[in-house]
Amino acid sequence: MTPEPRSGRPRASSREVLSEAACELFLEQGYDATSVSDITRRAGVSRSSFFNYFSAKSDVLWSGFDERVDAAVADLRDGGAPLEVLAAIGDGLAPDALALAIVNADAMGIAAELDRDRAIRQFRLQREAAARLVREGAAPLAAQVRAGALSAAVLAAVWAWADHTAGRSLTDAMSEALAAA
Amino acid sequence: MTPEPRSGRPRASSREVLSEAACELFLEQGYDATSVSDITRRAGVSRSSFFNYFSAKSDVLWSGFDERVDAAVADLRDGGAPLEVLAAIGDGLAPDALALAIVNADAMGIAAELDRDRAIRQFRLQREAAARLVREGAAPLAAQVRAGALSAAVLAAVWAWADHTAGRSLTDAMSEALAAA
DNA sequence: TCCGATGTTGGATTGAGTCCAACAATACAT
DNA sequence: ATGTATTGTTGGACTCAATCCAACATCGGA
Repeated sequence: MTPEPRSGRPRASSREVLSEAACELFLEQGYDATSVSDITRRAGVSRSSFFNYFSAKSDVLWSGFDERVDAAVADLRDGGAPLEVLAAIGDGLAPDALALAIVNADAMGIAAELDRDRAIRQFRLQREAAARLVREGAAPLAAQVRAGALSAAVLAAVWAWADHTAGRSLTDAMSEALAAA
Repeated sequence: MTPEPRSGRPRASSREVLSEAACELFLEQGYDATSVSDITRRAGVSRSSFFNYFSAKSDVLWSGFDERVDAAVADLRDGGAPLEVLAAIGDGLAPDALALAIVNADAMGIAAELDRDRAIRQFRLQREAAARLVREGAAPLAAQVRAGALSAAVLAAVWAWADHTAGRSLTDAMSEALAAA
C-alpha cells in the first residue's frame, strides 16, 4: 500500500506492530479500558505516532480489511462489475486483528463498537456499488437495494469465516452469500 | 415515548427545542464548528442537560427516526413479519430535523457524519430482521443478505423522500424500495 | 408541611483527535 | 565529506465529546 519512499527517515514501527499490541491489550483489559497511550507504550512509540498509522482508535482493527475495500471502491469506479469486485474482497484476506476481534468480541467488550464499524464499511460498499449500478442504468432505489444485499453478503461472509464454527473457508462463505443476492 | 411521570420536577426543555437549536446552528456555522455548549446555550439550558435528552451529539438529528426504529425492533422481536414491520417505519414519520439535515447536508458540512449515522441505523435493522428470519428457519447467510436488502430499502426510501427532487411521498418511496427487495 | 420522585446544574475528569514546531534519520547530489 | 531535500518521530498544548456526581430545584401527594 505504501509505495516505498526512496528517501527520508525509515519508519520506526508498522501497522502490524501497533495492531498486535492493541489486540493484546484489548484481550487483557478490554477495548474501552485501553487508551491509545496504552497501545503506543506497549508498541514502543509515541502517542503522536499512532495517528500517523491510523486515523482513529477503532481503525486499528480494520486496517487490513480497509485496504481491500479501498481496492474494491477503486475497481467499482473504474467500471468493474459489482458482483466480481465484491467477491474479490475475500481474495487474499488473511486472518488478522479483525478476525481475532470478531472471535473474541465478548472478551474484548467490543461487540457494539464492532457493529458500528462493520456498518460503516458495509455502507461504504453499498454506496459505491449502487453508484456503479446507477451508472449503467439502474433505478436509484433498486440500485440501493441490490447494493445493500451485495454488501451485506460481503460482511456476513467475513463474519461467518472469522468465527468459523463450521471451519468454512472465506471463498466458500463469500460465494454462498453472494449467490443469495 | 416518555410515559408522563406523575410527580417530580417538570422538564425545562424538550428534545424538539434542542433539536431545532441544533439545526439552526448547523446551518449557520456547520456541524463541526457547533459544539454541544453552543446548542444548549441557544436552547437556554445547561450543557449537562443535553445528555439527559440525547446520548450523543449526532443523535440530535436522529431522535424521531430512532423512535420508529425502536418500535420496529420491538415488533421484530415480537415475531412481526420483517416486510410489514419495516414498511411501518415510514408511517407517521414527519419531516423533522433529519429530513432538514439530509437536504442541507452540504451546507451543514455533515455528509460524512450523516453517512455514518445512516449506516448504523440500517445495520441495526438488518441485524434484527436477520435474527427474525433465522428464527423462522432461514439460513444465516441468506438471512443477512435478505435483511440487508430490506434495511437498505428503508433508508434509501427515507433519503429519496427527504430530498424530494421528485416530490415523492414516503409511503410511495418505501413501497417501491421494498418491492425491489 | 414534609417527603419522595424527577429534573437541572456546575464542576471535575477522562480520553480521542488535531495541530505544530523541533528534531532525527535516511538517500542523493555535488 | 558535506550539504540538502525528504520523510518520519516526538512532545506538548489544545479542543471538545462524553461521563460522573453531588447539590439544588420543582413538582405531586401524604
